Amino acid sequence: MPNAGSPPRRPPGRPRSEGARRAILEAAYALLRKGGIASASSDDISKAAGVSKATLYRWWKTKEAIMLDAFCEKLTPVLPYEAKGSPLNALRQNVVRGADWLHSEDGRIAMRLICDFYEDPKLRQLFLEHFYLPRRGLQIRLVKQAMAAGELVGGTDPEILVDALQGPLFFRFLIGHAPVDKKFARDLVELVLKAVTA
Amino acid sequence: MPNAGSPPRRPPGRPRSEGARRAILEAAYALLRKGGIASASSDDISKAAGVSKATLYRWWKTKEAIMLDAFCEKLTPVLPYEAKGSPLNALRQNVVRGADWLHSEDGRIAMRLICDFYEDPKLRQLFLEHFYLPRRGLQIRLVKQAMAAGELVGGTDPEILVDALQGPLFFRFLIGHAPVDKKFARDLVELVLKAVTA
Amino acid sequence: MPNAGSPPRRPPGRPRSEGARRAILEAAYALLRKGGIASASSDDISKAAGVSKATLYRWWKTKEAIMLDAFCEKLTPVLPYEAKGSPLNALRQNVVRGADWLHSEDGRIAMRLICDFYEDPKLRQLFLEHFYLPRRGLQIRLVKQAMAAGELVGGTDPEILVDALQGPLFFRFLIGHAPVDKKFARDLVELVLKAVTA
Amino acid sequence: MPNAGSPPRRPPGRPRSEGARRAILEAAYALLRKGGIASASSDDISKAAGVSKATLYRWWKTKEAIMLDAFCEKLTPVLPYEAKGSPLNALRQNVVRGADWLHSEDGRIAMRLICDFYEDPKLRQLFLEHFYLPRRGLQIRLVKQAMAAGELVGGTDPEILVDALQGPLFFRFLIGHAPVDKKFARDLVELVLKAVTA
DNA sequence: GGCTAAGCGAGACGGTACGTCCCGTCTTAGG
DNA sequence: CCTAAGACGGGACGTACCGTCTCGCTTAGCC
Repeated sequence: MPNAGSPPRRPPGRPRSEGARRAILEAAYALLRKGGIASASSDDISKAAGVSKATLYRWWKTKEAIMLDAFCEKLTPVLPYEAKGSPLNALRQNVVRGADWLHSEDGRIAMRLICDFYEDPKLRQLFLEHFYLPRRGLQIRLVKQAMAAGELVGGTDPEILVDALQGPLFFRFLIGHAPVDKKFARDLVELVLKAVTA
Repeated sequence: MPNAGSPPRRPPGRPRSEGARRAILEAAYALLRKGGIASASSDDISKAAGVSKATLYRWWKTKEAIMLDAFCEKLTPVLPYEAKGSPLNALRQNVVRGADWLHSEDGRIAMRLICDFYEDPKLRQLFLEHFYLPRRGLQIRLVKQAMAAGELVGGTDPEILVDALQGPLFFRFLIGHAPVDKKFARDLVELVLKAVTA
Repeated sequence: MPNAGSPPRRPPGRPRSEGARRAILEAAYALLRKGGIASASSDDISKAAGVSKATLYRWWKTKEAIMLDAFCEKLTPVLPYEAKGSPLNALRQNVVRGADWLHSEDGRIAMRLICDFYEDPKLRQLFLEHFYLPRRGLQIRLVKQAMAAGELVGGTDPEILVDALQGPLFFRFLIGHAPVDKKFARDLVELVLKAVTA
Repeated sequence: MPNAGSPPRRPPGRPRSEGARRAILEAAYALLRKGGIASASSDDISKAAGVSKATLYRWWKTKEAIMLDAFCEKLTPVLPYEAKGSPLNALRQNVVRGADWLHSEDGRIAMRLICDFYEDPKLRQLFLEHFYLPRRGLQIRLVKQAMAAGELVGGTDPEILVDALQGPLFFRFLIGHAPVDKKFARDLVELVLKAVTA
């Protein structure tokens, strides 16, 4: 029974250059921060990365896909949220910090990506999987912990609660009808939590 | 004191063609429905409208501005919300209908515009003024009526309440992590209103 | 009877820029002389001419077509060949000078164009009409004059005679098996004319 | 003292694959016939031959060199021209057949190669050595035989005579101003030979 | 009626980015 | 040392779109 488990067999041919991959994502991310998705052309990326344009399109379908990848690669990994105090407090903090994050460079870029992918289900899905869902998972967990700790009334749907806490921040930020500041975040948390605490 | 009261003085030169204006907005809106803002080029619009491209740019600064105008022109006017029952019920209905509207063609277009205007404060502002703020005003009014009727506890900030009700729908729709259906809308309303009713 | 002769009516729209046309041909010719057809990219031409690449391709189908046009435009017009002495002498001179011309810059370019157009019947035809045929016409005329003057025996087909005089130069130049110098030209003329003189 | 006189020493390492060589030339020739030198990319050749591109460039410097080699390999060897009758007749026949050959597939390819090698002295030289010169040698020999047989007047330079007979066919074929048919070939031969026969 | 002023259709223009193509080289693993 | 596979840098290609411009024509009010 030779070659049974056939371990990760290297494909034939010259292997993909890890250096090129990283240089591309590095360059793309730098350009992303500097001027956004639209202001960086594919030539710019290839030049900045010291890479042929063909190499770009060999591995990514569009410029946008590169940008998404670059963004995801660069993000700080999702850490099991550490906050002092109770799970409920952690949740509160998480929301308030979310308001800040939206104004950070990464926050702005993330929003830009969401907007850019509005018409592109594939990239939207990727964004979801690689960026949003892991972070949302954290929040869901916090909610569940708070429920388990008896800080939230039972029977609350975590999904809805998380959306209720997060959505309004996002909404204000994108529409722009009112500021997304700490006060708003705190007031919102207060309002919503009133509904799910005793 | 000549020309004092002389009311709306017609400017010299050939007057602007109302036909061209309408044809442009009509064509732009049709293209907007068909394929979105990006898939329609300015040439497409001018051709579809039977109008010179110069005429487009004489009256609008960018393609996007045309699209926004076309969208606003076509929208049903904001009517003083008529709903059966109490103001609170009207608010409930309004939110649930909002979830439907997001999936309508106009809803999708509106979202597209918001995304397209992410980096353009001017158009974003225009969109706000001509589209969102009037509709938001309605909701604010409903909240105030409900408060006046004693259906909501006093001291509630209508702005936050409206965002809490609307934001999550918008959020889900754009991120796409979960459906924006009637059930979600109703559950959300239930949750949020629990916080602001006795 | 209005609009009867309908003289050269200017077409609607912005007229083609003569300046751009000339700048393009000028630049193309310069590049042609400098490095040949292959070494000049369409970007090079457009940059050197201070013209958009779109303008290039609006008027010419391919880079090669531009080059051909540039070459034809630049050539000295075909003058009624003035040579001292008899028509036969003029013919002799014409052939000998042809050997020199082949080595000139224009000669080399012409040969390059012929080679480049080998697979392109359209451009080949254009080259024929705009470049070769007019010049060949001159030679044909010389032959006829010589015949009329009794310097060549009657019944000679001018077409064949011209090919017999010109072809071998061209042949040697392109194949490169032997030099195309004055001596060869003179010897060839001597040989061929022996057949058509008494 | 090992390896002393043992001359034809097989080099170390895996020997060159004859199969690959033949497959490449075979494939190249097929592509040459089908679409010419330009329409076949090096990838095409390697794919068609089932061979790695590296193998191509290990043995040939450029795509054109492969094509030339493929062409030469496929050509019928140069046979000591067998024709009925006198050497002069053989020469006549040779020219007339040359006109036909130009229109054959091999003829067209040969012309294509000449054009492609216009700017490449090295390949031009190779083409000369491997293709043209051997065939020209035959014609030179025929001329000399005819002279020896007294069919041509003495003192005729065979080089010039051959060019005079061949060049015009080539000329017409490449420029395309007139057909290269049997009649032309025969008329040309008649004309030229008139000069070198008594 | 002629004059001035501006809008209009047509479409060419400069500029910029796109994604594809091909060449000849390089990097693996395997024969 | 050769080969297959195929990624790589470089660079040209021709297309698409944007927003501007240049024409000649039209439509008005004013003299």
